[in-house]
Amino acid sequence: MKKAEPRPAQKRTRDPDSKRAALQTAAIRLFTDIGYENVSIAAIAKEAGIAVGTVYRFYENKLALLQSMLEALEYEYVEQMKADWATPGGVDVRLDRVCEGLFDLTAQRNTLLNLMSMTTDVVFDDGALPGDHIQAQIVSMYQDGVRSGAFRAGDVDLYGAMAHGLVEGAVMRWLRTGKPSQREAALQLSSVMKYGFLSRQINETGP
Amino acid sequence: MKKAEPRPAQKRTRDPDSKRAALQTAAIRLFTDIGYENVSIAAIAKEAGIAVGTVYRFYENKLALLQSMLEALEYEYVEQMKADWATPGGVDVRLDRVCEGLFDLTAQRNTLLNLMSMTTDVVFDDGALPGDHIQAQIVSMYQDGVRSGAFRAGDVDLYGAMAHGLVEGAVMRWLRTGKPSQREAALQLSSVMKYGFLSRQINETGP
Amino acid sequence: MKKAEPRPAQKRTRDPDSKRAALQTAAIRLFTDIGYENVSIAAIAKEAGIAVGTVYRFYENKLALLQSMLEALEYEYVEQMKADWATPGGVDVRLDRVCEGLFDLTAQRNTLLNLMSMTTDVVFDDGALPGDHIQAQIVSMYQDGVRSGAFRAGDVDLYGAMAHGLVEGAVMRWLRTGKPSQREAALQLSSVMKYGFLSRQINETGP
Amino acid sequence: MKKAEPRPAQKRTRDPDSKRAALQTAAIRLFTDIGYENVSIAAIAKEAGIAVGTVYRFYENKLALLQSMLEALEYEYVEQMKADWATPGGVDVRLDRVCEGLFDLTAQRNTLLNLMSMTTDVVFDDGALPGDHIQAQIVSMYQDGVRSGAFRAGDVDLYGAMAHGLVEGAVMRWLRTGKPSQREAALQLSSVMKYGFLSRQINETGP
DNA sequence: GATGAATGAGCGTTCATTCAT
DNA sequence: TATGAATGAACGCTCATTCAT
Repeated sequence: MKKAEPRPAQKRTRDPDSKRAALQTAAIRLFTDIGYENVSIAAIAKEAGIAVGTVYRFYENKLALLQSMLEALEYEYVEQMKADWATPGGVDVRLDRVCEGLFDLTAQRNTLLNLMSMTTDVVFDDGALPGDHIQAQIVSMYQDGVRSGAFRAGDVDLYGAMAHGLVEGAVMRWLRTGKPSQREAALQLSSVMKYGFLSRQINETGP
Repeated sequence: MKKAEPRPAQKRTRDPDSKRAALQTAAIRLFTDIGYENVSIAAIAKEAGIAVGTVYRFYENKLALLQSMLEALEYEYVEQMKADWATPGGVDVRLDRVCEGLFDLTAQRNTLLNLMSMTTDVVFDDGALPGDHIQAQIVSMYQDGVRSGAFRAGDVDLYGAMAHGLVEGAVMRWLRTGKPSQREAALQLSSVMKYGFLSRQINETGP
Repeated sequence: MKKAEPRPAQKRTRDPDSKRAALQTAAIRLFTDIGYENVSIAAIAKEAGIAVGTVYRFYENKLALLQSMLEALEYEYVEQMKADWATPGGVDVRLDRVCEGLFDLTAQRNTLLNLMSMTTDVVFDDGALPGDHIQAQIVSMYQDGVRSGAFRAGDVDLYGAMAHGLVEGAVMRWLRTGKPSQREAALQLSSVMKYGFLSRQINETGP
Repeated sequence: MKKAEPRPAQKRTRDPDSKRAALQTAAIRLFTDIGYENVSIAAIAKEAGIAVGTVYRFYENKLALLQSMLEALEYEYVEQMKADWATPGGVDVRLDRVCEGLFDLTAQRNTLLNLMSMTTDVVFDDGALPGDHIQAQIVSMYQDGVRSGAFRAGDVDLYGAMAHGLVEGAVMRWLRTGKPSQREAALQLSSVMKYGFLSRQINETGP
């Protein structure tokens, strides 16, 4: 029987940021593809090309890894929405842009927006649940619209939740089927949102 | 032989239907509360007051248990929607009724509608995924509305997905906060759905 | 939900002996086909057309069932050997008959003789292990042969064990392949046994 | 989340080869003593002084562990037989050596040769069943003997099976009782094999 | 006597986490 | 700092056995 081989020297140290990035990419891909519970730390580490133990240099545990992914993802969405909403133009034009931005980001990330609703355990450090910040941004946009008279007033939380669901439904659908085209899907989403929250009364506009 | 140890006596037999019901109640509650992956068969059995092995008299395995719960739940929603949509009256009145029915059922079942979107693994025996039948019913209602001229034509799959998301968002929100009142929440949902899918063009009604 | 149905009347009582026989047939077939550990009491009961609980009327537990099967099987083999060995004729003729009898019985029972060596747990009520009685019978025949001068004297236990192994090897082989014909296989076994244990010295007969 | 409880620290790392060896020793001992089905992975791990999970570092599953044990064991026997058969001298001398080698190895390994016939489920990677390679080696030796005129021609498969059974019977017997002495038992086995398969006819040598 | 639903200890296996190297 | 072998609690599931009916 052979004696224990001398330990191989550790791999040449790479840039920690590149490791973190590889880790994020691997994690987001695996979580998205097969779901949090079906992904093992070993699988993530392998996919990222690092050792299992190294994962724990970056994240305290598996849940923290998911939390971080979701937080980053949500941050991106929110920033995108803010940027698009801050462009010049009327409410309807800016809403179109926001919707297009959502689809763009989803296409880039190839990520289910609703990964956010797939776990019951994540709470962000500020106490928010996944999706809450997106919803808050929707609410904020809605309130802008109400202030300008474009949208009718309503229960902001409920309206936010509905709008959030609308977005999620549209994006997931498109992600699964790719139909209609990205731009068309974005415009249909935008259109339904506009109709859904505009000022006129149902009895004024009914058939 | 290790496995041949004497086994303890069985408990006094209860009505088998009460066991199945207790099992369903326990399962749906635990799945809803802490999520499928965090629920152990042992926990379900304990909550239901039966033995672990007994669970397997009723369901082949854990996933089949979830599948059955989801299938029953979705069936109830679809039947409710069909019944409400078949009542007399105009599209808008019937849509109100459908929305109220959705909230009623959710209130009775105290169940997250979106338990349906919480697992990637369930496929019903007819090949449908959880939520598909609800979405199909929404599509069917939408097509009725298009035929009667009440709704404008659009991509039925996408519209169905958006409407589904809208409903899910509204119901989940209400379930978490209880606000606004059940009836009010239902009417706001209905209102947004009607606005969102009505015939008029955005440029006719815009601000 | 339905209330518990009234218990169906028990099946018309069958002759207990027919149940016992069905149980034996089912057990021996399943044990032989897929091995003791892979057979469940439920499977035996189903195959025998009786209820699980009824198995325990006849046998105290699963191991006792196996023990009983092995004991009956071994008894049959021993009785067959005794009968064949008691026929008129010289040692070599009677040995032929014994071997043919072994193959006949195996063919009838379609049973692996070596089921006997497949468990470590069975001990017969007289303290014997499975196979011991067959080996004892072989030893007895061998001693007859030694007394008559046909076989040379040797360690009876060791010779018995070797002869037993020889038989088992031959029978298992034939059971698996069916070749050569049953009669031919029996005669070859007999021939090897005769050669193996006859009086002459190796140096007298060597090449 | 239930599964994310803190884990206790690892024990001080030992030489991995010593773990594998301890695992092999523990497994072979327990399998031999109480039979494959009665041995739990936990028991093997405990006996080997390692954790349950560590077993799975070395073997994919329990059956693979058994398979590996059997394959290694059989390989040793076959190599021993080949080596002894390749020594100089006549058939009878070399057969003596082979038999002595079999007993030597068994004494060293303290292992039931017939562990090989104790499970129905193992199939080696080359498609062979346990025992097949030993039998093939016996057949090969037998054919050598036939070619040289020392053994009479016969059905090689059947003769191989019988010889295999003979060996198994002799070795098992000796292992259980230790009588007669190792050397004596080997010579008696060899003697019976020689008699059993030598060229002379029964009617030439009968009493 | 016969039934089969109920029981729960025990199994094989997984994998998040730790820490000696 | 990086590694990955080691850990063991926890899981889903099985099935010999019991006993109310």
